[in-house]
Amino acid sequence: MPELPEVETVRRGLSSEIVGRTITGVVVRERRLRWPIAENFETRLVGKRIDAIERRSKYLLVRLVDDARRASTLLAHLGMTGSFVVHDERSASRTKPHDHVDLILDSGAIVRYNDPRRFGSMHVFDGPDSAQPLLAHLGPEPLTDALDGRYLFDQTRRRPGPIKQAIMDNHLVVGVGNIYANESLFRAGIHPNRAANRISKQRYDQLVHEIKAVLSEAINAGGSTLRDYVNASGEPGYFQLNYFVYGRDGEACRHCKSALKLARHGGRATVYCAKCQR
DNA sequence: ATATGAGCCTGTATGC
DNA sequence: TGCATACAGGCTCATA
Repeated sequence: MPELPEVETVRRGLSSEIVGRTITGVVVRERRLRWPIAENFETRLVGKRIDAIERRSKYLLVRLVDDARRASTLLAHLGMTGSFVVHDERSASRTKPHDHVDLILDSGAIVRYNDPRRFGSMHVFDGPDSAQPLLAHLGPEPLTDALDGRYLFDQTRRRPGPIKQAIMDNHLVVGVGNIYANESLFRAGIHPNRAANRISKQRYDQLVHEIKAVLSEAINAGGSTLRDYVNASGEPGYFQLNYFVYGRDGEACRHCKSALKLARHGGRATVYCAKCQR
């Protein structure tokens, strides 16, 4: 499932293919994504030039301009199973199941959105990002200075709930999905059940350090398989990473060899080492 | 303000 | 072999 590093990898991969290009056609085969694709979606995209592709949280923001230099944005989320793959005319001629949207560019490239579970979304909007309901209430980006130990410490003084759920709360900080929540807590030696308001400033410094480290490492790993991801296989890059805990319940802790435990937070699997994490 | 659970989906893995 | 069921989980919404 695309987490922040995968979305960033997709952004970088798409950038060279689409920035500066004009959208000459849009094909929508399935409108029922997380929210239905708006009726005027195609009209609002055709003829627009792609100025930039940015990322906010796990959203991709494709910045568009029309002939009169009016700005708009294509907002896309990959959900759990979404992917963008760049095709040429020949490879695009055969569609696969769940190929829901095509953006046809003046270069001849076809940017194809595929999403089996349809948890992803696509919107076009004008005006500032802050006016977008989906973007308005997002916490800071994890890889910027806006996230530090002081911030998390200050923001969790009235949160007696488990730290795992706190760092996965998009209002607090974005981009820490289940995989990276598990991994960063293990690396910081913090028990996922520990009350967020009972963690010291020092330990938050450590946790933030690990969050930034695991995300950065995953982006770097994704970068090495960037071409494959965007152009062909649709395989995310992070599969190469060696996880400490994620998906390893029952297996031996890589540090102390005791069996990793499985718990559940808000319906999501949590794997941790009861000995290394306190 | 914070926390919890339901619901959205389909591919894959497991159980009988 | 085939069918049924559980699970995966980011996100929003409704409810407590």
